[in-house]
Amino acid sequence: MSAKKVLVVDDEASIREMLRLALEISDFECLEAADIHEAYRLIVDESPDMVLLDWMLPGGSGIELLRRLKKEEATQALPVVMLTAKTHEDNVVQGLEVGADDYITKPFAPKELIARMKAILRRSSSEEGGSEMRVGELVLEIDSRRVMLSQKALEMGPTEFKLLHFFMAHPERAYSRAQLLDRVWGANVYVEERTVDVHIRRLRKALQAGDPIYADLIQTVRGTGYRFSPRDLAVA
Amino acid sequence: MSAKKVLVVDDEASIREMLRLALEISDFECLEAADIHEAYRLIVDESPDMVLLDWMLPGGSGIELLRRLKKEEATQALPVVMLTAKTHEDNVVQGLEVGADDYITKPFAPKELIARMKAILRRSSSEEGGSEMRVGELVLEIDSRRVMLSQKALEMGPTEFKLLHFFMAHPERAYSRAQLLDRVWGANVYVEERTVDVHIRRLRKALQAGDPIYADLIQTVRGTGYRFSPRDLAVA
DNA sequence: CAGTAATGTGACATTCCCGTGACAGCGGCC
DNA sequence: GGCCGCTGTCACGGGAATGTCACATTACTG
Repeated sequence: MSAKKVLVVDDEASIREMLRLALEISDFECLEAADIHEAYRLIVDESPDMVLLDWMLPGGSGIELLRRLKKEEATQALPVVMLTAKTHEDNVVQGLEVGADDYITKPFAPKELIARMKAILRRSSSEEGGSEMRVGELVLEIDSRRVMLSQKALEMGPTEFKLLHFFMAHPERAYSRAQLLDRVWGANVYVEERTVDVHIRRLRKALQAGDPIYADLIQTVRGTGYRFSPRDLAVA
Repeated sequence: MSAKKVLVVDDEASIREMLRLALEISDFECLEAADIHEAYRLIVDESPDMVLLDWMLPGGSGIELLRRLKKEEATQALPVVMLTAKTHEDNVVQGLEVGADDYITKPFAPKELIARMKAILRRSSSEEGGSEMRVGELVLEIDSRRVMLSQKALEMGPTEFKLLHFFMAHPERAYSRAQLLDRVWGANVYVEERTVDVHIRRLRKALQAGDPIYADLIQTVRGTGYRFSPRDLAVA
């Protein structure tokens, strides 16, 4: 496994230095940013594997950057660990709700930080990559953000695309609406669970426009949620 | 989705009581244990979805129980959150290395605890893969929430699925209707005991539709309840 | 073998869950 | 501004799943 790149965002140079030391000892590669704009530039330019983000920053609080990262498609999956001096629990809850993967209060022990970072990286590294996915005649082109069925392009919105992407990456498995919201919409977005139903319907409709049989790929699991099942396609 | 069962392991009754309150407000079902042996018994008998484990316990420290749980196959995937009064960072690292899923220092805010617990449960319920149970040609696919008999899918409702799941996890043992209601329907649910009979019938019917022999897996123990007995399948 | 308690079984009302169409808000684009 | 695509929410309707009952059947008891 190659060294993971970690971006440290904090306005105090001494803390950045301390973190750099701790990270490099543990075989991480370290980037530093003192404010939000520098941080955002480095995220785009250097695509780090993880961000350590201070709560209070000049030029906008850290949570604003967090919101922005979780809002944008390209950076949504990037793990973020919040650092804060505050101990009030509401901040923790707020941070977790916006999508932080973990939360550590200063002063913290480097060893603890490293241990938690590794735990988070272990989880997120199990996600998939690849430029296209295929199920029968159905081809999902990730780069061009298109879905082809028997050479013909299917029309669907961004959410339906993400939904299909997730399903194709995790076939033969039933997901609850809560899980789908979590994995497709993003960590902690607050929308009604029934919204999932509507997008499932739109996705089914899009698939059906290409070939009615392919709409059956998405099955309703009553009392639970939905399932993407290529297995049953072959049978039919 | 049914309420998650949480086991609280702490020797102080006041803390257990506080946690029970916090958990029940958030729709968790709460079990309590004051020591390691009681805790282990409850884990085996009640199979909770998560354990809140105090660091210091009479009769062996909490981390010993944690080691044991992570060592044994059956309990390896069970999420464990460590509770501790100690603030020394080495404890955190040690706990996480042994396999605790999170670590909270007392005093902690109930809101934070609940938020973290939910995050962990979301993860663990969507991470476990490839788990299935098998008895002869009968395969219960947990992830995809399907039941296959000789490659053919069986139709049954959610309750029958849960019932079968429970039976397959606890074979060769007779359960009373009250016990089945408790374990399958969940505690705090009041329904007539005879309701169990009806669902047993529906389950038998579903199995019979696949292969009549498999309906005999579920045996009536007169005066007691029912039993799932793979052993008698081989004989026939 | 009769009597009784326990279980099997079909039917039914109710509740719950899901599919679906409609609609308003929002932001981008010409 | 006006149009348009996308999104999230709602309300309605139909159908599946559930819990309960009444009655049939079975298994023990003496």
